[in-house]
Amino acid sequence: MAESTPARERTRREIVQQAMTLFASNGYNATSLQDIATAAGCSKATVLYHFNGKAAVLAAVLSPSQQALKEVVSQAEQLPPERSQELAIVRFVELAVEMRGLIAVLQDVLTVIDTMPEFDELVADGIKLTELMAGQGADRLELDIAKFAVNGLLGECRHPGERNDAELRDLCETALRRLLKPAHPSSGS
Amino acid sequence: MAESTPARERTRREIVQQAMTLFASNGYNATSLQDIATAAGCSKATVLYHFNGKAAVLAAVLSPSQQALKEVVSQAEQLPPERSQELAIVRFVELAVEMRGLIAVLQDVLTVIDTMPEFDELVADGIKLTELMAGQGADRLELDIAKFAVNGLLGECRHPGERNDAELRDLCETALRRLLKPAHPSSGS
DNA sequence: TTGAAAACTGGCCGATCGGTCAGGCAAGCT
DNA sequence: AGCTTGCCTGACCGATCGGCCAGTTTTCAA
Repeated sequence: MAESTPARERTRREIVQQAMTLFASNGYNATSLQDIATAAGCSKATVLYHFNGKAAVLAAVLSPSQQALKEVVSQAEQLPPERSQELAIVRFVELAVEMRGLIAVLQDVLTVIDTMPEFDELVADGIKLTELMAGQGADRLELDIAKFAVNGLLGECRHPGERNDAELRDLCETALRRLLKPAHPSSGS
Repeated sequence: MAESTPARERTRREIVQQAMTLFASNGYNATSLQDIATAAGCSKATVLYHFNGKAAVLAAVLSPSQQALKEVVSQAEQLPPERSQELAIVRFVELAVEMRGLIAVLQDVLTVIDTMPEFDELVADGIKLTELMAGQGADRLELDIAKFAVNGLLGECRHPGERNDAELRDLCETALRRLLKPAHPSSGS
């Protein structure tokens, strides 16, 4: 058992890993610190020793997705409008499919997420991405259609049926392209 | 205060009314029996005297929507395929907009709804409606697109922004018609 | 080897939950 | 007046939650 990683990181990683699984299958509110501790093979006090409260565990679980979303938005914002929309669609579908287990978690805490300032940035990036997907010259209707599309996408990833990653990606892309109008692809060139 | 209704019905109605409001704004799990009792102006024991547990309160709150959905499905099933799809779309949008406050409640209990046999019929009708909206000859892709559409619709009604009923209805119908393929409208006639 | 820092834990706390129970209270029948 | 019936309530229960703390075990550099 010659673990190269220090015990600190080893335990933290295990806690986050098990918490992610439990959150994904049972939801955030329905998962207790004791559940996480048992799954991680430690005591509840250990979880609270490493993380400053249950919300901190959630933040650690969501951190990678948060980073990934931020990067997608950042990349799309540095592109011309037509290409930013295309990139937003493809990358967002990719991201949602990859992180689909965590989407139920997000929706589970959506009503209380305003009280957790750790996730302000996540919410803001989600809104930005919706606007990017709607295209630049989008009016209110197209913006709301984009919101509709995001909701459908999240819901689909939450109950993915028996599709694998690739099939789910194709399905979501098909739906998004039916919903979203291209942002004037031929007007300028 | 000569109420024609007996005290029994009067109190039951008040409890259901207040529970509906609280469920809609805070969710089912986050609403305690004490919250309902306080809002209804009675004690928690009174709520449990009239309803056999918290789930029974939920069932009473959801009952009208359950009936309405059942009727929509029943009507649509007695129509020829092309017309049944059209009716399913229009009536479902109408229903979802009208009952939008309760949609958050549904999504809140979706993960636990399987353990509540009171709602088996509701779930079954929801699936039927999805199939009707997809159209009769729908393959797996179109069926999943229909699921996607329902998810988008529910999500949109959950966070309706500042739209009124008519605007929300138009928005949802527009989105649904972009997503769903007409079920061979001109092949037979 | 040793001693201090880090990692970890059992046990406890206050709060809140859904639910139960014995009894109070007003209304109507006899 | 007495009595039954239905409506309602305060007090209580067991379970569970997130969180805290004193103390024990492990780790590791000196």
